[in-house]
Amino acid sequence: MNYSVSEENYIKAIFHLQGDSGNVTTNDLAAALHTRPASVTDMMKKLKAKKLISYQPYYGFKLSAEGRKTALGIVRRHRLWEYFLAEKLNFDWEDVHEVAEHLEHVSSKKLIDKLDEYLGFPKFDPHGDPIPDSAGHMESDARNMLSETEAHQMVTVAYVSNQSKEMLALLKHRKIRIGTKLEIIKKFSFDQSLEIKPKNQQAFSISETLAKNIFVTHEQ
Amino acid sequence: MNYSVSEENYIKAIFHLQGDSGNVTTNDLAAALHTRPASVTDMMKKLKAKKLISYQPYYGFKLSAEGRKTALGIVRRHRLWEYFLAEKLNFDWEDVHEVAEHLEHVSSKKLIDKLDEYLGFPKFDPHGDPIPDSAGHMESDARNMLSETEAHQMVTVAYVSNQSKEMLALLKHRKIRIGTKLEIIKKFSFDQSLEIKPKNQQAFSISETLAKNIFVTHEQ
DNA sequence: ATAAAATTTTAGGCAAATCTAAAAAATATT
DNA sequence: AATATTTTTTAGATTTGCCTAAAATTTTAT
Repeated sequence: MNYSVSEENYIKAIFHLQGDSGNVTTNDLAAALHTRPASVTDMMKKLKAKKLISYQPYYGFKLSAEGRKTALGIVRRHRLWEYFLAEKLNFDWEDVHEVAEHLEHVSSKKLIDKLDEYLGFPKFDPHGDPIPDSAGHMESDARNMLSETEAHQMVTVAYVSNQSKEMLALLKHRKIRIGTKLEIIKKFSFDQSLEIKPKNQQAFSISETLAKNIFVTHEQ
Repeated sequence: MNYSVSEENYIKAIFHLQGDSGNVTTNDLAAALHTRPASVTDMMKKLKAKKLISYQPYYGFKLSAEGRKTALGIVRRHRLWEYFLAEKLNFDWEDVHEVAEHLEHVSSKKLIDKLDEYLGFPKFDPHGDPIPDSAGHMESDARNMLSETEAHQMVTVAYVSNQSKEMLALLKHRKIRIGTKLEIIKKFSFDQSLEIKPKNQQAFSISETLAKNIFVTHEQ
């Protein structure tokens, strides 16, 4: 029921790596955790003994139902703290992740449920990732690449994948931030550029390059 | 500059034990940390090597200037989180300590300074203990035992040292809580009982036993 | 001042989490 | 199908933080 920081980091990494396909490999996990394959094998034996994963030597591993539940709990803590840091403490959204990496390991259920309530039961963190509720349920990740969204849609900016200074400078100039609502006026097939009109702003056009780095949701 | 959870717990415990007198003994520290004297000796060697304490075998130890600075940083984190839990998340004041024990080890300076600002730079935690500021300065602990306070004074309840169910039940009955303002009407030398009158309440008398467990401040 | 008691330290071990180097197994190549 | 390459596991160390039992030292009592 209670796991070490190290065990939690492995569980979380497996959760993120396994996507919907299923299996995670020793090498991939070692790379994700900046550790060595031998260390991964060691830990996999331990997690298997604790029934958090299924594991066949040489054939990778995947989370058990219990492991998935545990992972969702860790993800919940991480994303609630990210929300808190950005929303209440005014952290820049590119700084929240690192601090949340540490806060997520404080595993008092009471703390997390009260924090959730205090924050107003948010459904998404500042990066636009869904926050599991106390039962482990979360909204499906409804984000799409702006470049792949149909014209004449009204959408809300949820996430920006490239967070370089240059990109952020461009977004700032265009007054686009997380939560900005905008309409897709037209898509030009010649260069895949598109014309958009943020609410309360003039329409302008943006490049495919930019549109591929902006993720939006349809419903709120 | 960055210490393990275990090192931080030792440093904090030495800080609390050394009071103003100075030296802390191996046995006392072992008792405070629920560990064995041999483990204390091991850790003392490590902390000495890191120049956080001065340590002469068989003659106890005390914090160095650097150790004291480190301890104040940990105490600052602990008490700010206690304040946050009580004030923002509505924790009961007897529940904040345990969770803060874990949160205090997340050592991002930026996090703590922003938290401090968010909370409005509080000077005292929910137990009435002073919170060091980011430079390590704090108000002197202005609390006195109610039993040792002069008659005819107007004071504010700041802290209750005994937090047993029985004690809390008595306080609840008397409607005394942290922040309650009360006047000391009279002291009876026969049994050291005293008559007090909480603001907006009738006066009543309390035993010396109770008065010794209630701490009050004079100025606010 | 010596013996008894209490305190502290040393010595040697253990578990968790990591590592390197070598062996084993699976996959890819010719 | 046999060999080479890649991946994974095993074997054996290392570090941190803890333990027990025994030895060393200090303190207390006679």
